[in-house]
Amino acid sequence: MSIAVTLPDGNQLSLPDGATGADAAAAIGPGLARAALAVRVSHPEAGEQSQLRDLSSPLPDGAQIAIITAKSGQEALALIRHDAAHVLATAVMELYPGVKISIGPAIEGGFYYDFDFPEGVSLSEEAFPEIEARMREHIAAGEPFTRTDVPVPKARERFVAEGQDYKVELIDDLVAAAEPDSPLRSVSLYENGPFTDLCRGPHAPSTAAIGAFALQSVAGAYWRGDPSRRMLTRIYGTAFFSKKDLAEHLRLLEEARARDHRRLGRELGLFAFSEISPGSPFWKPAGMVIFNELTELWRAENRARGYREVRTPIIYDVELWKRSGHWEKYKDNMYFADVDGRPMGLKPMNCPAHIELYKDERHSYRDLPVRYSEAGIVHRHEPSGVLHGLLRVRHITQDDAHIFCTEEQVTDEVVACLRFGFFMYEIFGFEPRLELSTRPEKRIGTDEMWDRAERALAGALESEGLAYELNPGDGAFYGPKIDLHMTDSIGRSWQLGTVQLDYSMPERFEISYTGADNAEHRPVMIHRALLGSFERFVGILIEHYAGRLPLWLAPSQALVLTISERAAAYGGQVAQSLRDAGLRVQLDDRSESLGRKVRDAELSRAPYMLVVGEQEAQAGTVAVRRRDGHQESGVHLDELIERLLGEVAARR
RNA sequence: GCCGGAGUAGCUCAGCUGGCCAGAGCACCUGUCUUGUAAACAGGGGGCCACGGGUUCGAAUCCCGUCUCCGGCUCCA
Repeated sequence: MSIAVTLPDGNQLSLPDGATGADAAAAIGPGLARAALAVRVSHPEAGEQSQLRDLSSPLPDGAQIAIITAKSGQEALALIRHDAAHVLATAVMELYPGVKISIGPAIEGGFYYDFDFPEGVSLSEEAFPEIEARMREHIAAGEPFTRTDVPVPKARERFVAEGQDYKVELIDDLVAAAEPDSPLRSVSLYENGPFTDLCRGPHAPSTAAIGAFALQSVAGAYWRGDPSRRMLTRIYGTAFFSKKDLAEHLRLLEEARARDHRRLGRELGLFAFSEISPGSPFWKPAGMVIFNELTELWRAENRARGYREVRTPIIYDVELWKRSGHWEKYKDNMYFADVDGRPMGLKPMNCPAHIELYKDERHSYRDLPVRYSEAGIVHRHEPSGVLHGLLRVRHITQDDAHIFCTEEQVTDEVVACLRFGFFMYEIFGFEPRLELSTRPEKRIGTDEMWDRAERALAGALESEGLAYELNPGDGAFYGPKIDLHMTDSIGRSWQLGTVQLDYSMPERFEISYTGADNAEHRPVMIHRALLGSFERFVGILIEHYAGRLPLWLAPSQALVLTISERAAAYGGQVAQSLRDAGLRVQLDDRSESLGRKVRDAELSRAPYMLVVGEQEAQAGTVAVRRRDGHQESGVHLDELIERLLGEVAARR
């Protein structure tokens, strides 16, 4: 008996019945046999999805296979990172008797393992060298990973006996999750050296595959992500096939940290934070330039699309929040004040304010859609642990807008919002990720309303041919939403824009418009912010550009650097001419060397340095140095101004 | 909010097994230098050692509490 498998190059390989991935690799060549880590098996004819398996697993007849080696990219890295998680657990169990283990997957960029340490034991990063040393011993020993499939009761018994409660719970949940017609009979255990773990696999043949690793940080994490459950200790690490790759990875992380907007914000004098008002940025003059340029862009583009700008109060009688439903759901995250004995609350949202405006006039169907925009200042008492520079603040300036429209206008309006959003993001070269979030458990409104709203949003996305992720249960309490997400310098995802459909607020506030039939009808409300908040958007911008903002956004667009005191007067004239042309220019006529001035200018990330000495004064020119180091001498002032203005206008 | 870590000059950090007037570099000020594309030289000023309490003859250093920040987790209208 023999089986045949197909290799990635299309060739058939004939193997004895029961042959494994390791046998296949050996049949292809001894080099591959040594390098093989796992095997990818797919069997489309048998209706089987492509699956990564242990090398020791027997291959099915007729399958397509690919041997995974260190050169297989992310897939191979994820494999050894998962291996490394097991080795981490091995070391921790040896060093901390009585520790309970939970789960330890590979994640983007590395791996983690969650532990429950015995009472009174807490782990800090100081323990890493000892744990790493123990891990290295297990890796050097090249301990094989061996898989055993064990009947459920036997596996459960084993973990009960060992006091590994989390593993017992995992087994029980696996049993409960199995389809009734195919109950779970066995689970797989993987053994490496002294350690055995409940694990689906696969793993590399031995711990020796882990070429280089590092433990990175320790953090708390709720068991199963549930804040009502116990908090476990999570150890993060990463692993690579070579020390060189690990070093390169750590270097890139270090570089990313240099782009952190909190650091750049301080270094470039853009904004500050103070203990006196946690979570609320203090914008400095340079940062305010960016904020204002964005505001101008926002205002002009809104106007061009039929939005009318409004401005509403920040403090309201709490009755408003009770009526809107915010009180019920968010009162713990709102700020309140007693005003002459009258309870008032700072707005956490602008929508009820815009509803007040809408209600101040009567509306005909001919007026719709009514589009109000506001750079609305809202306050949300975000939990202390989530504050993060400009990316998560308590004082938020939203680029908010509310559209009141008829049912028939909904799709067109949502599509217009999405196109508007993409238009704005394109200016910065952003490629946002889209998410559609549907009805949450805690919500207001009827199921029919939710059905309609969700269909409308999905329809708009599909009509635009946009790819999106579905986020069930993540919608706002009054309606489903489409969110636009961006990633920061170290890969954390942040929501920027949002388009939310709302049939509930109009109902609660009983707003209406007069239809063609002369009867009163309920409008639909669209809540939307495209940048999200100016604060968060600026934070993402700073990291995206690593502080080197395009000319139109740069707080100082050009610095005039004088070579000596003899050029000071001419330098002043140059600076003034550029300012007269509407550019933001500063003069550096300090008694310092040119080298020093160039260095300081480079560190300030100013796009242009204009060097002037006696030669330039004579000729009426400047020597232009761009922040990328490119130099050009003898540029006439008029030409320079024209060029810079062109660049500003193009928002490059 | 939860777990862990940290708060010393404007910034980055040293000092912290308790005891010499609390230090360095950068920044800042003054003077000299008059500079041709990433750091001239010299001198000087600057600190409720986060805040409150405790232990001690004595606390930046040890203990407790509070606040803030950092890394995660949960949350994010």
